Amino acid sequence: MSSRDPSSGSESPDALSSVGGNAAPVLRSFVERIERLAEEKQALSADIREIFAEAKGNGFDVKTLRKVIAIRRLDPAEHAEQESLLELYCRALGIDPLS
Amino acid sequence: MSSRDPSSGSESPDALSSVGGNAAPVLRSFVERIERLAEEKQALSADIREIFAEAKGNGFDVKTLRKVIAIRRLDPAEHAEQESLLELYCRALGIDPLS
Amino acid sequence: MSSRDPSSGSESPDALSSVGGNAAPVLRSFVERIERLAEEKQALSADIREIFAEAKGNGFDVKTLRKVIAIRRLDPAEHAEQESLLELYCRALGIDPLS
Amino acid sequence: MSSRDPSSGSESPDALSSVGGNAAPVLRSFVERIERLAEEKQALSADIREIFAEAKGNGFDVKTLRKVIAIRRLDPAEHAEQESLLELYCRALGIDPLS
DNA sequence: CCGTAATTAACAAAAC
DNA sequence: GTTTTGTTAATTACGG
Repeated sequence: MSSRDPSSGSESPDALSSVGGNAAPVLRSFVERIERLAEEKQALSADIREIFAEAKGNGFDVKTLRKVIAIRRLDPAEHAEQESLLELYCRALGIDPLS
Repeated sequence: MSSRDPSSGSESPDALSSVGGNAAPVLRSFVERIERLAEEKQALSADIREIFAEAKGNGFDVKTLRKVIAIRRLDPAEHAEQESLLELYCRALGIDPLS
Repeated sequence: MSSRDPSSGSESPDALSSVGGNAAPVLRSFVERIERLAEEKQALSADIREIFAEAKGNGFDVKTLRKVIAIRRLDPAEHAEQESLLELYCRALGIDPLS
Repeated sequence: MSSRDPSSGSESPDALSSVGGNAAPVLRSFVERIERLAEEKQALSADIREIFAEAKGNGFDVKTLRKVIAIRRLDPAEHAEQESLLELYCRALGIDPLS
């Protein structure tokens, strides 16, 4: 059982106190660190959405774009020949991949 | 169908043609920008997981930690509404919501 | 390595040999029995989803519904413990658990 | 907003009452139907586990067995030539698939 | 604004 | 017991 689980400790008058100090600041620190990173994550999501919107504005199909990216992500050979899938889709769209 | 589909015509002045008529580099750029941000997002997810693990190592209960963070994310009114709805359902079923 | 690997010997009286020495039908039988049950399981999942949808159509909040069911599944002591831990964390962070 | 959401309705003195009656029995019915199906689902999971155990007792490797089943499930051609994968694994195990 | 569909996170089960 | 994997639920994003 965890040492911070109040059901297992009874030597302290405050269940959020660990040996040598109050656990509340520690808890607060963990929570805030996580919240900070979560915010950054959301910001990145917003950025990504923005780029999809921009691509859409440039005439690309967002759904297809997502598929291309998903396939590239899953392709086991992506590190060997990372360009090939994009070229494939360029050809499928009638775009010269060499241009 | 995407407007970049060459079957829909290529003489139009719209997004079908980028400067110089080469859409592939534009597509490639969008894909790479998105992939870059997606990588950063994944890295943040990993960081968050790490912090939860660290908190667990410090004796905190991860599941409860997630709950508190979720409560903080919600605005108080919304949380109160959810709570009261839960109590309502519990009463309808004859459950003590505090068990 | 599986004991059905023929490289481990075939003259033994153990599970390697079924009646008549034909393991393939036995394997096939296991696979098919499992697949059959797995299908039934999926069907039940679909049924459950359907009921949630029906409840939603009757004005119930699905998320809350899931919560009540989860509470009923837990034994009361365990639920009470989770609740008190949550309150503890909330107090440490200066949150009113009832918002 | 849902008609059973207490925040949207004010014509009833009891938020769990819908037009023409008390909603509690309806709620209870939904909950019980779901719980019933969930129980059946768990029972099936137990059955499946049992069969894996039985297969193991017959000398089959459970992990490999799971893989065979997973692949069969994902195989898009499974309806056309459902037997082929099993035969493949029989051969890999040195078992005559025609026996 | 709502319902649907895709992604992502939480949970449960299994392997080590 | 812990770590990983597979399944299931919740969130989020897109289209109507």
